[in-house]
Amino acid sequence: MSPELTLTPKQKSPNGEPCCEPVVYPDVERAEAEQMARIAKALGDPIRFTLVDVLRKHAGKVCVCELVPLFDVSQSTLSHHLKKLRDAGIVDSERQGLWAYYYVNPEELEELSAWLS
Amino acid sequence: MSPELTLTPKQKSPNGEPCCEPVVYPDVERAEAEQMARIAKALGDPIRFTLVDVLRKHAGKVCVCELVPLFDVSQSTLSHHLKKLRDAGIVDSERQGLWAYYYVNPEELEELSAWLS
DNA sequence: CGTATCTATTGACAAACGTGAATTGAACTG
DNA sequence: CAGTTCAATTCACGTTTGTCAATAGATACG
Repeated sequence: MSPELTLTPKQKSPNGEPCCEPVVYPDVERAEAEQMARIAKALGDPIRFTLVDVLRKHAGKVCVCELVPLFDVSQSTLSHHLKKLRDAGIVDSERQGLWAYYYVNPEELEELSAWLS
Repeated sequence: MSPELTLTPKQKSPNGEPCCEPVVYPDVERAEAEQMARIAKALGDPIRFTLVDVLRKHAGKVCVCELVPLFDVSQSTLSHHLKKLRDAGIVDSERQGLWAYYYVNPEELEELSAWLS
């Protein structure tokens, strides 16, 4: 997604005097950083964060019809947020007749959780 | 920031038949969710995520002149990202003469880390 | 003093985002 | 079949975001 993440080595100051300790570079690889940033970005909205919190705390799968009345946004807006969470892989859904049930895919959050610890 | 997070209780289906288990509501409070979403949002960019990774892994404070050459973006763009991280409280900075040194404020990441575990 | 160096800020712009109204699609009900 | 209900999609909108070029501030060095 971003060629901006190429990690070029540090070049010395023009006058030869370094401003600080020698070299610093990131531990996370570029692809990994992009993946984790994608997860973080999906969590970076209060409604989406709360949605994930609800789904995580609730053991089973939760009907969308349960989720909509929890927020003061339209049904289409909530559907849009659920789609973003699905696209990020944080949640999955399953249709049963007329209703749709959502649940957390715990694996996607684990990598970020590990990085934060 | 968002009146959309008011948590209204579930209303039953019009026909009287509930589509699923009774009531679900988030464990995180509204203000807490907004704060954590703010942190996640600040981490939700590959460059900012990598910046935090670099600063976290490095014990001391890191000069901006060390950070700029790590990414293929302009100096002003990197400064902009550092400002966003500062605004979120994730990092702090300190000027020493001509140079600016950045370092992680570990407390701000702890709440999110705890939530993820 | 004037000049060079490092960082932050401003201005501009395209792209992405969050939102709601309206519509569509699918599936159950009578 | 016609009507109803739930969820997803489309369209339109104002706002925010990421980016760079250019400029401004601050500090060091002659």
